[in-house]
Amino acid sequence: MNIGDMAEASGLPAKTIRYYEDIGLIRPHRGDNGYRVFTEADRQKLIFLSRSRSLGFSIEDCRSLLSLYDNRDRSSADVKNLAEEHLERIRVKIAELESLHRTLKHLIHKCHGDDRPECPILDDLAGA
Amino acid sequence: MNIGDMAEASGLPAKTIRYYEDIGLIRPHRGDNGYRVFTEADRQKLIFLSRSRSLGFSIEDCRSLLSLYDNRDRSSADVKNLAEEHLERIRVKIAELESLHRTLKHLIHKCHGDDRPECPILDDLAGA
DNA sequence: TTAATCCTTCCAGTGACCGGAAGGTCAAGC
DNA sequence: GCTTGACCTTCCGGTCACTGGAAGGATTAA
Repeated sequence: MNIGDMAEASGLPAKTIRYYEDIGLIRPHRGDNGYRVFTEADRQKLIFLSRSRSLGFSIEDCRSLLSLYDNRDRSSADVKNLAEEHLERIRVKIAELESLHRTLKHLIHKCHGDDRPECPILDDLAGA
Repeated sequence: MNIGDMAEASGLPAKTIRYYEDIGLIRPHRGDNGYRVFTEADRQKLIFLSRSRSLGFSIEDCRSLLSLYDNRDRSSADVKNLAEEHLERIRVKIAELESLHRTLKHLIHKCHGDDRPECPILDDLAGA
């Protein structure tokens, strides 16, 4: 399987697959023509990576998860810990965004939004 | 006022202030020694930028907001539009993160988190 | 044979900075 | 006057996770 087919099969752009090889997440071997040759195991890893990334895990998280995935002697506790740390980061981020949302909504509510220059939003940004 | 004092007064790192000059958000003039010299107007702009950034506006949003801030003939509607677009982006981002949060929480709940290798989190990531 | 499509590597850019190096300037103390 | 240390300058490289594009080799279909 060449990279184009692999891209289709995994849902990841070919560029991204090359990048994942660059940073050592996968190690496809090479044909005589220098082309990357992908196996079913490569496909499973790429799908694993695709799904992990889509859940917001960082590349380094993915590296750890992949190594746990490969390790038959793993403890599920290690996986759970990683996931819980990630969950907490998400929770914090949501809280930050909700605070921003409240502030901004409040400011927008106060602004008439007409053709006059007076604007409580700008006033607030200026620190008035 | 030199950049160090300005950094203290605005709450922005000196590095960031230089960067804002680089990309044309501010234009402090220079003393005979080549040092940047900041005025009260510069201070107000930097505080405006600091506050806008802390509300999550992008640099390009800040550029637009700053130009509206400087423009006596602005319409508050223009400001409100920018803010509303930003609010919507935040709303979408929160929804995405909440979806991630739910999915991840669900997965974590299913994982025993002990020293056995069986792990529903990895199973899910693998697409099982 | 030719053209189109694939593949390769390498370089540069994204956003919004941050760290650090090399070197000029300034104020204080001796 | 000299040194020391704190400040300032510019420039280069790194961050994260890719993405776009150029230059050139390989393969496939007509």
